[in-house]
Amino acid sequence: MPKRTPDSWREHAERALRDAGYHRGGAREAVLGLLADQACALSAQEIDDRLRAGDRAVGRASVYRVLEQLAELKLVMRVEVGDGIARYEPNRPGGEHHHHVVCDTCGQIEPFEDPDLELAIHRLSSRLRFDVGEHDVVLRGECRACRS
Amino acid sequence: MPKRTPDSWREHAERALRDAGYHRGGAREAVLGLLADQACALSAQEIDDRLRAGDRAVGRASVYRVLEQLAELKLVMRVEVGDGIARYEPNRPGGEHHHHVVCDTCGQIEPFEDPDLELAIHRLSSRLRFDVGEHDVVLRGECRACRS
DNA sequence: CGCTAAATGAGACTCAGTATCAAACTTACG
DNA sequence: CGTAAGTTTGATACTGAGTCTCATTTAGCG
Repeated sequence: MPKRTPDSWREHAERALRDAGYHRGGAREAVLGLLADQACALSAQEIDDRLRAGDRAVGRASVYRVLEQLAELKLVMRVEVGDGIARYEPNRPGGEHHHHVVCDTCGQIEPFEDPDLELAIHRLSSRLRFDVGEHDVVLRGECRACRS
Repeated sequence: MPKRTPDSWREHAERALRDAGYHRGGAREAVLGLLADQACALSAQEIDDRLRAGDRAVGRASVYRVLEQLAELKLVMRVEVGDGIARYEPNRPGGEHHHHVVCDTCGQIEPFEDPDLELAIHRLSSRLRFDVGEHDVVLRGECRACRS
């Protein structure tokens, strides 16, 4: 059985950071360690809280700084779902990625994947006068629980 | 030549507001009047500034309140593009709508349309365990000017 | 080691957006 | 028409995510 994804993302990220000329540092490692275990997007506040609850509290400034660096290197994806809070999730090297549906009523976020959607976006990208780098599709609606 | 779209959106909006039980009021009319002339999304700040520069200044609270009411009635679409600022644009009754590409470097926002993308989203919606009401696709990249 | 440059974090600050509440205005009804 | 009842408005205070600053700590390297 191959090594689980979390570790390989973390190793990948650490290599990329070193290659980009960063020194190592405790705050960044703590954030990396937390993100590596995450399946879906976390807000900066959530990251701060969880680290503080765990054994490695980290300054707020450092959390934001690290997330910005990771986003710059495309190691994390920044996701905005419309509540004014940015969320971040690891960008797995494989390239597979998902988008999000948000419940307008309760705010719950659920991931989904769809190859046809990817295809449409890919075709579209070549038509636009933009070098499209990332994309981020947010659908809005009501989840099953809130609909009833 | 048929009447220009702005007026008909405005009339549509005014009818919808009345039907929803709202009274008329100067602030809301000012915001409606401004939005009706707009081709693409405006932020609350921009709306406030333009009204203030024009002949009808409006309180900040009223701008946000009106935008919220309009969004609630689906008369405007709220667009978030990742800079932490919400923008709003009229939802034309025709149903035709566009999405946005954002330049990561200069922040410029450009609209685009794509029937294939709409189709993919539509098909996808029926598969999800969500009643999908709105969608909002944001692509990110570099515009031609910044790429050079 | 010991030096230099980078990383860190406490706290002040910014700014979009929200909450409050008294005054101004709409509407309905007599 | 006039007035009461209820809505809209806007000045202002507030919230909270995110940024900036700068003194202190830490990593990397000779």
